[in-house]
Amino acid sequence: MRMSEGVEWGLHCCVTLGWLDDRAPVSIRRLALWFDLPQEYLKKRLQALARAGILTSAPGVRGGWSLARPPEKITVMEVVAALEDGLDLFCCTEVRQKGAGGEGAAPSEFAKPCGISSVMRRAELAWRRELASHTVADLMERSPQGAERTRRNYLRMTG
Amino acid sequence: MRMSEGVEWGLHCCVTLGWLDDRAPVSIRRLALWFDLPQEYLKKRLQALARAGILTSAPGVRGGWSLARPPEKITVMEVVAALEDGLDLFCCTEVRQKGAGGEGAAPSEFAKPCGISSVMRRAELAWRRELASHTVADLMERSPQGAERTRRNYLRMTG
DNA sequence: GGGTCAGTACTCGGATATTGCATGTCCGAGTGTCCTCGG
DNA sequence: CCGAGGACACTCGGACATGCAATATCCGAGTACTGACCC
Repeated sequence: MRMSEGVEWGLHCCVTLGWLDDRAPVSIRRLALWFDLPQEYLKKRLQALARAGILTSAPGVRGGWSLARPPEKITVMEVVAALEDGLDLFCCTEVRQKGAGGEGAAPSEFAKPCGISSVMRRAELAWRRELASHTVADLMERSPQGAERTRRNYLRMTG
Repeated sequence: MRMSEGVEWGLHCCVTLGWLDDRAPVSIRRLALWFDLPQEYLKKRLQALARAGILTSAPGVRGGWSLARPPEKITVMEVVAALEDGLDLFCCTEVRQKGAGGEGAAPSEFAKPCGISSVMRRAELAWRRELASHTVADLMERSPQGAERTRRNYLRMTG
């Protein structure tokens, strides 16, 4: 179980778009060049972020991508959820009810989720809570050097 | 990103083996029948748990599987780690260093992990901590009805 | 000068490989238990 | 009655097939800006 690589890409794009806010929108070609990523696939991932209301895209020759909201209003959790289809880490298949082990049980016994499922859900909530407690703005602030370098390099790139 | 189904199987097997402690070892055939799972693949997953020192297997006609340790000494985290190859949820590929965006940076800038990686790691730690705080014994205690039904059904199965 | 029109550089969404991992199956070899049979 | 040996029911580990989701690429259509051209 590993997270999709697109999550890392998406988060870096969000942070970079935040840093380049005054220069937005940024075209997909430049973003792909920026991180040395496959352009078409990156575009697909960013489209997912647009569907989630995190990014917006502008068509046309001066078009490109920019944050749909101020970065302090975008949590890391939102980005992860948008890029992972909001799926749960753990998916209980109610194994306990199947086969010989589940025979002869009172129906009420399965009304509540099983202990395993509960523990998993608690752990997942802790994970989500942590992710939700950080925003793109937090990430931007964590690396002032990165912000500066980004602006400098982007200036050089666009001439 | 979804957890392998084998994790659910493994945990249910551990709990069931805990409940049936006095009747262990339990053969893979019975376990597979018990949960209506593919026998060969289940075996593979249990072998992984054996490698991690969580289960032991006994060969021979009265052989089968049993817990390698008392259930209060087996955390849910251990089972998950054993079945997921201990891989991290998030794997930083250092995208920030690649492409045009990373050019002209001081080497010292990349000495520390990037903010994204840090946030992910914190979240993952919260998840792990939660999983490590529960043991198989906890899970066993959560469902006294399940314990009783298991013993009853197993008795019927083995005659 | 201002309106029209084509060109350009982007976007989108859908369709289609390719890849890798989770899932699932099969087989040969090894080992402990039980049963049988001969002494 | 007891010990040797074979049958059996399990185990292990590796090899192989399948399915699906992540990754990657391509294409046709739409849209906004730019510049040229014409009235």
